[in-house]
Amino acid sequence: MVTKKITSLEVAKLAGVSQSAVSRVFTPGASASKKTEEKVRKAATELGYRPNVLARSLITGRSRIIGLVVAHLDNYFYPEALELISNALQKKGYHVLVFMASKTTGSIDDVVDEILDYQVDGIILASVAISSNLASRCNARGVPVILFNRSQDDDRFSAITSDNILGGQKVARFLIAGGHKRIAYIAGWEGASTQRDREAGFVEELKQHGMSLHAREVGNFIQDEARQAARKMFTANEIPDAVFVASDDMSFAVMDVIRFELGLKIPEQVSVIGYDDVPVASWPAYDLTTVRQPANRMV
Amino acid sequence: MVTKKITSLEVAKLAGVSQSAVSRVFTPGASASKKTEEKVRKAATELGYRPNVLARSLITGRSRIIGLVVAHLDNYFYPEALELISNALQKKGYHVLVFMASKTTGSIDDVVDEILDYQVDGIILASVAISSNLASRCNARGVPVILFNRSQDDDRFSAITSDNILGGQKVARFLIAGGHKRIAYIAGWEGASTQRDREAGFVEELKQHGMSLHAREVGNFIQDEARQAARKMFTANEIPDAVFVASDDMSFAVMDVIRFELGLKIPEQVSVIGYDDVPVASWPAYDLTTVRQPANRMV
DNA sequence: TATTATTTTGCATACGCTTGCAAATACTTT
DNA sequence: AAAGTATTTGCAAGCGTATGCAAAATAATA
Repeated sequence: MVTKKITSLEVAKLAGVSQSAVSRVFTPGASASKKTEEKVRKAATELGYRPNVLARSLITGRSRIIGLVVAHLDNYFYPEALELISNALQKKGYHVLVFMASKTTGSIDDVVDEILDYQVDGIILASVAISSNLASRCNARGVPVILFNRSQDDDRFSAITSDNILGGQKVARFLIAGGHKRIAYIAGWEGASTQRDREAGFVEELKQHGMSLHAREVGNFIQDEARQAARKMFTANEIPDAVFVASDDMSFAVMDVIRFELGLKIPEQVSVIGYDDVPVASWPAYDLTTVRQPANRMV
Repeated sequence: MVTKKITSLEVAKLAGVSQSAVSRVFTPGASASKKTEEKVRKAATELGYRPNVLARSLITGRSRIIGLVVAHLDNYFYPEALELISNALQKKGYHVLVFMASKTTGSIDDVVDEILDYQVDGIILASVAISSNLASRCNARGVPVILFNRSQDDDRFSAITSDNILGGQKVARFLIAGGHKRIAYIAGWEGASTQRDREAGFVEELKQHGMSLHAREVGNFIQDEARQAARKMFTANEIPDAVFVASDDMSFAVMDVIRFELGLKIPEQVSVIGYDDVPVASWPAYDLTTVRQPANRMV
């Protein structure tokens, strides 16, 4: 039932070579003669041998594992990203260890600590901030940290984001070109750089055209709060004729409120524009920089 | 810059105890006196020591890693599941290593092989089939495999699914109660047990009420194909007045076609009912058995 | 063919930790 | 206080692999 584990030693014995020979065959970039390689390979398949990644990692110090911390898997932008990231890394022989940083778990720092225990070769933080203290810990251990879809004023890690400022500007231009006069904004969580940049670009571009925000509410990237924000915004005296919502996810909630609760027509009476271009939506929105970048930067 | 790695040995030296003592402090269920534990803990925090999970795994043979193979992360049912699973496992000290089994990668078997290299403690296959050969390999290595949202006639692994037959029946009853006369079905991939069971339950229940399928198309759980299916179904002579779509994901596509391409009203002219209860939708659909089960079964 | 340059191979050690075993210490009990 | 029992502790042997080093085998050169 519980078949014995097959180690490189057993393969060596069967192939009539030393254990190191076996190791060399399975280590890319090591020298091994044609003949022994053949013998080893044969013995290996016969025994169904596969090298133990963990033991290997113990020696090399690198695990070929990338830790990924993600908070909102329910925001459909992230599964998409996860899929791309995972695929890209897989192609390079890495794998993704997923850690949830939701409300249930404590602070992010604890999670990152756990990640470090796995001797990961790198960490990707998706829309998650990290404490300075921990940052230096990672740095000290030589573990690169990259922030995905969020930047932070810390030069110890690189951040992958789309140009959110430009994105905000584009949206503004688009709405202005559409002849809208009362343009509003529903913000995401204000601590997020993505939110800040999008709003900055948006407002700046409005100003360039001699306009300003007609209304502003905060949705914190949470659907429920976005709903609240929309209700408040669209039950005011003079309602906006266009609203830019900081994420697609919130946009859905906002649209639901506008259409089904308040009975307004989109886009006849109100234009709604989102951000992220998640598959569900296909609104004109700035397109995120290819997610494939992380994989390259990682190496 | 590259600070030396902190091993248990260094902690031991600082604390003035043996290395095994340190190990024991960090191994739950090992004996250690109050006094030494205190000394060790102090030295550990001072040095910022954290045990190396990989080295531990090498000895114990268990890695506290669960491999998760998932194919369609773009079907919104899975991110949700992933989040729940990951959270549940995290609470138990396990972590999830994600492997994509998309078209890009070769066969599932290769992927599972890779997983085994990581000495995982278990494997979860989400909507993915496994070859019999590989199944026995896993079995041989004592790695439990569980199928999530898909069952297979193989008693070597347990499968977690909702009662799809019952689900299909419920949908049928619901539609019949709604007075529908021309009830159609858009199937998922026919190799999937979930699809089979849902359809079986559905058709069976229709028959109980002296009805039969008015039309049937196959969508293979793919949105594009579902769209095709819907077009075909709703441009026929006598169109259905209700359609059960085997997954929510496909339902969206079907609804788009019905409403925006064909201009029919939902639910006035046609009722559409999906399956999975993904957050985006809130149609009356059978509710999936709690995803928390895997975590428990795992142990 | 003899000599040197090159590649291959085995030996032995290390990676950071757990764990069985026996010695040492602490705590009970009469 | 002595003998006995229960805990704690250190020692040392691994877990499965990679790798520096020196010996052996092979290829290249004269």
